[in-house]
Amino acid sequence: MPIEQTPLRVQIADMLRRAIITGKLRPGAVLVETALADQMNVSRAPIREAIQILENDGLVETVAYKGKRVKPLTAREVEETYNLREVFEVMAVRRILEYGRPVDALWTHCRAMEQAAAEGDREKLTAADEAFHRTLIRLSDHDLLLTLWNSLYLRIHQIMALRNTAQPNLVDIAGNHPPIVRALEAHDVDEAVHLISEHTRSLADFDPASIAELNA
Amino acid sequence: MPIEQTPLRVQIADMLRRAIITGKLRPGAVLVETALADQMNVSRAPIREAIQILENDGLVETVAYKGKRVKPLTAREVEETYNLREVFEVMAVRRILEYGRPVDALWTHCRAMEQAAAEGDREKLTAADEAFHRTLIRLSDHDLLLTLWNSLYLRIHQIMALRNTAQPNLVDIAGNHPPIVRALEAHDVDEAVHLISEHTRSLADFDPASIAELNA
DNA sequence: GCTTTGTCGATTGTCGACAACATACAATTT
DNA sequence: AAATTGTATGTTGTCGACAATCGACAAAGC
Repeated sequence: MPIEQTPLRVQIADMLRRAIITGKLRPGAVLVETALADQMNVSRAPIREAIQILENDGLVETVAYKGKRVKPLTAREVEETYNLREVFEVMAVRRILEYGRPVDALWTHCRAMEQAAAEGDREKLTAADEAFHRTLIRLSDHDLLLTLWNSLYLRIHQIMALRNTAQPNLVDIAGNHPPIVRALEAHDVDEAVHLISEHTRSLADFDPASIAELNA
Repeated sequence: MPIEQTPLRVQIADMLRRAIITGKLRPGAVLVETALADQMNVSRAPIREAIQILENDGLVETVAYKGKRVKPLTAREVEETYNLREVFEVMAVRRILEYGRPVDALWTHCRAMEQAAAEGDREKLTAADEAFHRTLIRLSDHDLLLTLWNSLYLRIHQIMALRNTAQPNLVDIAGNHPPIVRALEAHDVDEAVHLISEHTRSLADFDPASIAELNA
């Protein structure tokens, strides 16, 4: 069994990415290579490459010779992100039904959500929710779609961490998913598309003030 | 008026990208940093960063400590690429009609295609075709969609350069587009979606042999 | 003969130092 | 006082050198 052997840039990118999508590094926060290099006891090279990875994730932006910062989130970007997510998930649903893919795997995540809701564990429910939707995309058997969805979901993760709107009831969230699976099992395209559409849209509400950049 | 001042990595990335999407660097071709650095008279740093940019474009892949190469194209990837392109363009058409965006700009590219077809200039027609579709996406007023479409179209450009199937008649290609614009002007959603769907699908045929990796 | 071990060449990964650039602010000039 | 110029500082951009890793092949031991 080979031992884990990841380049520094990947480890650093993972660290920074987590900090961004959990809201610890807020939009607008500046990333200074030398400071990060000192802080992590590595040279600037892997830091630069890590930041470039995050740039490709769309989480960081660079201005030549001026600086790098966590990409500010505009209301428009948030809207477009959820918008595309809906299109992606609808596409997945259509493909799943078109190719008659089994959807049993989704029930596992539904049960996990119900359990998390019963325990009042929001974090666990969020994780199960993400797993449910990622599985939905996976079942559509479209690698490129999965890649783009993953990239998109990074930003969604970030948005969810930043918004301060009243979060919906845990039980409600958990309850939203089983009907989708049932519609899939019934091969009801219109109903499944309608439900997944409604579902993703219901998540798209947010408070513009909460995503305003705080740091210069 | 400020003069253009682009970092080396961007210039290098542009050069390599062009070489890849025009087929001069075929899938499977290995990219050696030191060799490229010598060849371009720069150090390895900007070469590395340029390659990382191409990696984000999905045109190059890296295996740690082993090498970097132009990403091999599988039949599946080609299919998924065209598949997503269709979804993107359908989405754009729906948005254009939903928000009642003017589509005059599309006629310009239609005329350019007709002229190119009359002149028998395939390159010019291809450029006009790309402009037509990019304009279509632009008109849908969705920045994120445009970004993803651009990224996707890089691969489409590459695929078109590599495939050796008999290319359709120039006049036919030019003739395919005006009906789409007319359907948009008539606000006929179903017809417009149907036409754009058909159109993108008709481009998706390819010869698997032509995209096989030639270099080790 | 087969396995194991060592060595070699090629490539990427990382490092520290220096150069280029942009901004802000002080100094100078008018 | 206003405009211009110079300068200082902080940041990214680029460089050359060294370290780590991989794959393959040769060498040694059983």
